[in-house]
Amino acid sequence: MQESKYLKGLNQAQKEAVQHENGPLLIVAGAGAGKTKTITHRIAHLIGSGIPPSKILAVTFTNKAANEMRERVRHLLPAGTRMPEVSTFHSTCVRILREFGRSVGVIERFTIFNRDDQTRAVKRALKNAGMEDENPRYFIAAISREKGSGVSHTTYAREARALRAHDVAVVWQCYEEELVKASALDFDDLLLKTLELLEHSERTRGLLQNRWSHLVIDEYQDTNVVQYKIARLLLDSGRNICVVGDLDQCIYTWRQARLENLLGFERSFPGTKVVTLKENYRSTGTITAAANGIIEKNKNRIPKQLLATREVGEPIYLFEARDELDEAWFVAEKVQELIKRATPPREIAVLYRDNFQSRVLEEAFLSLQIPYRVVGTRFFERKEVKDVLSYVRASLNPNISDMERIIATPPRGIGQATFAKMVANKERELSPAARAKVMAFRTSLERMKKALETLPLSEVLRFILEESGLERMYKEKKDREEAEHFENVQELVNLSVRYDSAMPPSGAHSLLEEAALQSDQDEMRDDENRVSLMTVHASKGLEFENVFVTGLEQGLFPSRRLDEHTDPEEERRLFYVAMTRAKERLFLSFARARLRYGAREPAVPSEFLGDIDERLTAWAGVGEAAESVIE
DNA sequence: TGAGCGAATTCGACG
DNA sequence: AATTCGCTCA
Ligand SMILES: Nc1ncnc2c1ncn2[C@@H]1O[C@H](COP(=O)(O)OP(=O)(O)OP(=O)(O)O)[C@@H](O)[C@H]1O
Repeated sequence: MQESKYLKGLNQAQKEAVQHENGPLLIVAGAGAGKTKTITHRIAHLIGSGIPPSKILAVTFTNKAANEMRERVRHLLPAGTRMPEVSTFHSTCVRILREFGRSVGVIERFTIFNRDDQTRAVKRALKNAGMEDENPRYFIAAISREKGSGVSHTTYAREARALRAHDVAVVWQCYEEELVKASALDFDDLLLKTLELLEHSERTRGLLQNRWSHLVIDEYQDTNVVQYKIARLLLDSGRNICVVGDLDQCIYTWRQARLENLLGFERSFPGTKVVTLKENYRSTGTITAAANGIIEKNKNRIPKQLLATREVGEPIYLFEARDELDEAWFVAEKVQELIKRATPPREIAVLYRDNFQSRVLEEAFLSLQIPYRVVGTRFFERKEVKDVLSYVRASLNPNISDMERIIATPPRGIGQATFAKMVANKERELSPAARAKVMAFRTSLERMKKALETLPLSEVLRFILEESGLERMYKEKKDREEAEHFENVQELVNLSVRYDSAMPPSGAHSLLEEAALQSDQDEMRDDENRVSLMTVHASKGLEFENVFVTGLEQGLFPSRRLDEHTDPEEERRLFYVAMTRAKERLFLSFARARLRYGAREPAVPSEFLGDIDERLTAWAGVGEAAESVIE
């Protein structure tokens, strides 16, 4: 066989993986060893050797990682080649369910409940179960945990023994009824129902096995039991499954990720070819050595060392800040310095453990006018964005959940009592004044629906903003916050332009789907050259020349919250992931005090810092006296 | 009905 | 500290 162009730049083991022909393939490797590179080349190679792109399905867990993989594949293939399906497990499942869900009772136009819808539904469930005083979050967590472990509510109810478990079973049952009422699925259902479908319908299973001949799963260490079973059932007799993973990067056990999937792969798929990649090509020798030092402290792991291939590089820079403000300013100033030295902003990432930490960082970046973007799932969770989307959903398909949201936004003189009668179709009982208001609201929705069915999406959104009175509401109030809200709404309109060419109202459905799947709004836009701010979780699978890891304090990173459902060694793996995102420079910072719930609390440096060999580090400063030490 | 106020909650990561 | 919740009262 002639040497494929997709083998260029690969080492021997990587080539072996790319060229492996048929049967299960397992690629195990540490961070930065070229796993993603290898599978993207493998996908391109398969296509190059005649496998139709549509026969290949590549999935991973996060939006970010899926986008990264898709872009890398696109980059490798000749321009104009059809792309294989590269997406998240969840969005693949949505597609499957829309097409075949009927046989497990899922209608084609089902909606997806986001966190907010879910909370509302569980609150209603608690009410129906006569347990209004309970905290919905506990039940959401419990239900989600069970669903992620492949347990359905019937099985759970059957096996619930403990008193608390019995409560959960009752609430869960009511919650399921709420889902059915709304023709909705929650995120966990997307996977669970797909599994049920594949188990239950032989015909669909056959069709789907036939649809894809090659299955590729990245970040396999983070798959849960449901995903594992789905993968098994999607496999046809050719058994062309290729998975890639690193036990040390398993950071989703709190989402029921099972290391056993990776550990037991060879047992599950007899005849597996195993390829191990040992060299780290991403990071400098210093970063690689420090990462090794961190991860080897974990007891429950299979020993493995990253072999550095690159030069030693610069030391790891440490910074001790007075408080979180000081830390943010240090980071922002260093970033500014890097940019002055011709580093493209897109090659800089600032990572943190918890989302709330982004706030101070943003403020510092704003003051220094550094272009940045907060990468995350939060855009579609913003109240003002959800309001507009609720108008869209409610006019397409009137439902309680969305009506509840929009009925008083902006206020229109319809309160609880009127609303209750309105949804119960008891408008006759209303006073004439109230009835007129309800009528006006209904007419408004009708007009929006008309618009949705005829106009390009961005025009529809503009119309909705006007018709609903939202625009006037934002413009009347002029404080900084309202202005920001309005900006976000404008941003949503901008995003929607990309669906303008779709035949109405399918553009609206697409936008709602993107929102429901928590797609990253930045991926929906052209790439921009900005500094990325994101959580460590979101950064998995990505790489940057310069990485800042902030908030390295006991209780924050590692997080103080430990529960019986999470692996205690996971925080360390998370830090390992964070460090290994860096190619050239790694900056680690911590504050001596931090605001917690508005109160200033003293902070102790993270135990992780003490686990890094001092010879690999250099102090970039203490307190406000950051020095310029970058080589 | 909904403005206005005090109380409660937020700060666990993702889809 | 800032935002959201939820209750009271005009
Ligand atoms: N054989 C190689 N020669 C040179 N560079 C390589 C080689 N293999 C991979 N790389 C480079 O190493 C970097 C890391 O690769 P990749 O992102 O595929 O690693 P990974 O194993 O998926 O990492 P992680 O699991 O940490 O996300 C990339 O910049 C890639 O181009």
